[in-house]
Amino acid sequence: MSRSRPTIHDVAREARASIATVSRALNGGVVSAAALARIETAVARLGYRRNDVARGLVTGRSGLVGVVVPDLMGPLYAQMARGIEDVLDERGMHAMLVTDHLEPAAERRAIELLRGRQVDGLVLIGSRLPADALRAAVAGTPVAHVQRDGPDDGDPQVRLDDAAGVRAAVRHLLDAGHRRIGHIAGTRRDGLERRDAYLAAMAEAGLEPGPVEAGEFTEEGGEAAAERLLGQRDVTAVFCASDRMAVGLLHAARRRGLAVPDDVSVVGFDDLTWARYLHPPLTTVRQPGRDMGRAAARLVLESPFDAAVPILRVAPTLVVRGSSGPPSDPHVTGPAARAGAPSRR
Amino acid sequence: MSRSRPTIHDVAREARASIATVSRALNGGVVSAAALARIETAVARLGYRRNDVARGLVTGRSGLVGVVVPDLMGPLYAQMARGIEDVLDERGMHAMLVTDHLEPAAERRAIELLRGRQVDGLVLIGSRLPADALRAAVAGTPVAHVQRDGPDDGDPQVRLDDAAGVRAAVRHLLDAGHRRIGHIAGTRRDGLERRDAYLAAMAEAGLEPGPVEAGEFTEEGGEAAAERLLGQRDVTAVFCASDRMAVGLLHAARRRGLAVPDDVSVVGFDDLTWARYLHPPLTTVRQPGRDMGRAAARLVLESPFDAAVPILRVAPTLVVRGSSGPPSDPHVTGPAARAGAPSRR
DNA sequence: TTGTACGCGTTATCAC
DNA sequence: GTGATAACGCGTACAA
Repeated sequence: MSRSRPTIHDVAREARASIATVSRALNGGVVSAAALARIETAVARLGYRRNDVARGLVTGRSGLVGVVVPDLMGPLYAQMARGIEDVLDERGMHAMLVTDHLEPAAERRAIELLRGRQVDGLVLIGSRLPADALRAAVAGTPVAHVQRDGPDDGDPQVRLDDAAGVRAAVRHLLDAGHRRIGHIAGTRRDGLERRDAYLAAMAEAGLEPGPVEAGEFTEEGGEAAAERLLGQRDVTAVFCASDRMAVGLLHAARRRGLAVPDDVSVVGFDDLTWARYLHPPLTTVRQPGRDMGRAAARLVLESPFDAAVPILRVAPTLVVRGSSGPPSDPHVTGPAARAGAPSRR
Repeated sequence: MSRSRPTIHDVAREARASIATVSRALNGGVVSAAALARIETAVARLGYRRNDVARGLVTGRSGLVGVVVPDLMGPLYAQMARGIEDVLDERGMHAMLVTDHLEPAAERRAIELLRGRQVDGLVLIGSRLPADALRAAVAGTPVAHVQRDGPDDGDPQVRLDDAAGVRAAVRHLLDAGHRRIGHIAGTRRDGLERRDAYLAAMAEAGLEPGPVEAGEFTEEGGEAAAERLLGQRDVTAVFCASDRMAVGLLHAARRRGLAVPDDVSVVGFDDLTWARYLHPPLTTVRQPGRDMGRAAARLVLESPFDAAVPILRVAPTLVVRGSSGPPSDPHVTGPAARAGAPSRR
């Protein structure tokens, strides 16, 4: 009874047609109405389902784009994956996700696996592979990066406009009246870019940069950095390179009896899903993960056409919530004192 | 220059061997050392990579198990996916994830897609498909469920021991001295099971069940239910069917000026990654997502062998943190008053 | 130990 | 409009 899965041959026999006709019928080719009807009933009766593996073998395309993502646990990566799905869906394609848990070796294996499956393209999120290793691994398969952690080569890439986000965050703090603003920096590429942007923003405002402490992109990393930072005098606000670090900072502040935002304002980065549910709700820079995923998917699928859009910057938006406010003892008398900073547009 | 991908033929020619020999060499068959060496260098020179699609066509297996997951955003689902990966890795297999965003229609499409890719098995997380629709959709492919939302049929399944988790949570509250314990219930299957377990646990302690309010499994759902619940007098503790709902409750409590845990103790369910970073850190029932994923993966792969393990219960653990404590104005004088409740083991 | 030849399920190219 | 039939890239009898 448990015959193996019906093939196109079975359908052909059942419908008294040739496999060629069945194939045409299934793919919207020219078929007589009578034949089409017979084939459709045969398909229904047999429960036939096309074998996409065999199909892929002959067409040379799989309808799959491989996505290698650091891990599934982060809401941001999930959003990016969702964005990729969005545009793939429109084209009747699908994503195949593989995780690399931030290990370059695993990333290589992931790419190998995906290429073995004949994916039509590759979206690499936060890739750490050096340019040459990457080029060898993908060997011709179209690639698009999202927030690449390694150095750039010519591959198309979508990145957050980290600098713009940082500027918005720092300006928000300046506008509130803060003058002594610390920074908790991340050690990955985007963390460093954010740190540099922070330094630039402070310089632009004619201010000394506040203390900067670096750490892992985690709650613990943020907490450890915060311990070192909060010891410093005068700091009335801290800008963190990620929400997870900001959570660590919140903890450290609470332990020291510092009220947020009254004693110290906190601004994060990413706007992870739970940022709004913290206490106080976190002011942060929202990273539009889904949009970034969408953009990346479009880049892979269209990379042959326009060869010259290597890097696409998407704009973040500042989300002001309860963790930031005016300093309780401002060193200057208020926002009015902040002249000279050029107002955009 | 950009010749298409090298095939096994190319390797054979380059190594002056037949494709059969190359195939054997690649799959660990018996090959002379000399031939093996030539083949290996040829593979390296050409950058040959086996075409798993073609391979799957002839072997009849794909080395893939399809996983359909409600969404990627939830840390719990991510943990389950990770668990599945764990056991697949050991066997040199891989997971192919597809999301259904909680829509049964999308779930069906996801299963179709996966079956078209010749997956060797299917792990369905939180499936809502009716038994017959499911049976038709999978059509012979081995299936294992995780926390199935629809009714059971004979398919192997791993579920949390929801009742045990609820019992632990309620006992924790009883031990702390609470007598009037409310419940915020979820409307999905596991939500209802938890509600029933809550009612049973209260009855077992000889207590009237407290007020019960149901809502969506979200922060908003929890908040709305909490608004209704916190109006009731005497409630000194609330057990929530999920952490997300507990967050809503925390918000509602704060808005009403209720201190947690002093005015009201809160216990959640799931132990999502950020539960410990809430303020106060959330006491909750940890759902071992990764273990559940592992168990499910083993079930799919071994389902032909032991046909009679349809439902596997995994035990949750209570994680006590800051959101629960003794009532400020207990109706009884303390834990000592709680006699009669049987102590486990 | 090695090579030949067939088949896996499908699409595409022809004739008809 | 329809039906043979040759690929697609690989595994695996079977023969050598």
